[in-house]
Amino acid sequence: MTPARQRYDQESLLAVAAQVFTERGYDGTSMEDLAKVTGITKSSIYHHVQSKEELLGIGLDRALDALFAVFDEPASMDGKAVERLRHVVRRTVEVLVAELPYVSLLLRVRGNTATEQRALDRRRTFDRAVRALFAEAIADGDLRAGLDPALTERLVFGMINSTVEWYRPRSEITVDDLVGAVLAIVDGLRR
Amino acid sequence: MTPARQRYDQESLLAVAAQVFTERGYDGTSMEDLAKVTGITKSSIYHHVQSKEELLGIGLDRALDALFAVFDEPASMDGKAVERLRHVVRRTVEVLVAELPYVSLLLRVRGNTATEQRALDRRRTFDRAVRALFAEAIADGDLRAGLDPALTERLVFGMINSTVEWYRPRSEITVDDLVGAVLAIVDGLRR
DNA sequence: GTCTATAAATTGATAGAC
DNA sequence: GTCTATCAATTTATAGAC
Repeated sequence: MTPARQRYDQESLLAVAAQVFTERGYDGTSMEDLAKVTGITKSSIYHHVQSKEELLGIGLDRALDALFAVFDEPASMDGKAVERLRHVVRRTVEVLVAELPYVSLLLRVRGNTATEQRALDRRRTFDRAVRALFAEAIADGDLRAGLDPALTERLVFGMINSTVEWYRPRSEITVDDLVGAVLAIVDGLRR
Repeated sequence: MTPARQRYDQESLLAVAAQVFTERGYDGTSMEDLAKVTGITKSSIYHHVQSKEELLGIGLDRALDALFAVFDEPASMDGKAVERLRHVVRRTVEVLVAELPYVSLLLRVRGNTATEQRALDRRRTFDRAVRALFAEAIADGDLRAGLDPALTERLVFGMINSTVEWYRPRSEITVDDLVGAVLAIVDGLRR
């Protein structure tokens, strides 16, 4: 029995595309590259998506939806700001790992097209919400006084986001190790 | 008197190219894009460089040379590891800002070509040197016990590197503000 | 859902004049 | 140092058959 050749739907195609886009960059990946990796032809790919840019757009939305969902969790809404912040940090790291290819894609987007611009806008909205949490936690006196909320948010989430560059699930480093290391640094900011 | 049109040499061309490569990505920038931005033709650009990839290579070397030079500074070689580490952190941030377009370029490279691979190799060498400093500072008992040197190095320098995404000189945030905020986080790791 | 064939535009790069 | 003209290869995308 010859092994049945992989057949794709939009979902499975997207999974491969996000991975390749992340490895070589979106602009550095041609539809021909994608055809080689998937083992189907360019034409077949166009059966599943209208354009290369649509493939990107779907991937970006997936990452953004997962990130925004963190704010809808109960622990993001109740309690002291510093605890809500710790929860958002923890869950952001977990979402980043769970949706690694899509979040990687998001973090590499430059705004070259309308699709990319839209994603950047949504991402800025997310950043603003996190920044408000930092501001509140500092105002509560639970983080060191004198910290700049905007600057601190950028550094802490820049740190978190940078993990897409090297972290891979099923390495010796578990997600909990990663969350722990990030929270250790955040907790260094407590008064 | 009509204003004399800009004339380029390799240096001034590189400055523009690094900027545009950073904004749109290397693969997302065509020679035609570069021609439009510089106001000269593609042919004229090829008078200054042999290829688009050479333009990238020169920019990457500029960033890497500046970063490695930090380790040759006296303060990187004398004293306790934790103090040498703080100096490398401070100076890396300063170099990053001083050579912002070139360092941005470096941090976006994916390894798609031999030129990019070479740059990634040099960058890994830099990371290893920093990691050794973290390990030494932890062994000295000057950073919290239990910190993983490799993980901590990745997070802290991921944080530093992420600043290329948003920091711009001559904003209200001075380089010293930025260095201060980064060192505040690093100092949160001291025992 | 996948294929072959092909179009239309863009891309990196060169030749040779001023 | 810059230009016009041009090329060969690649790129995104479509038409139509199986």
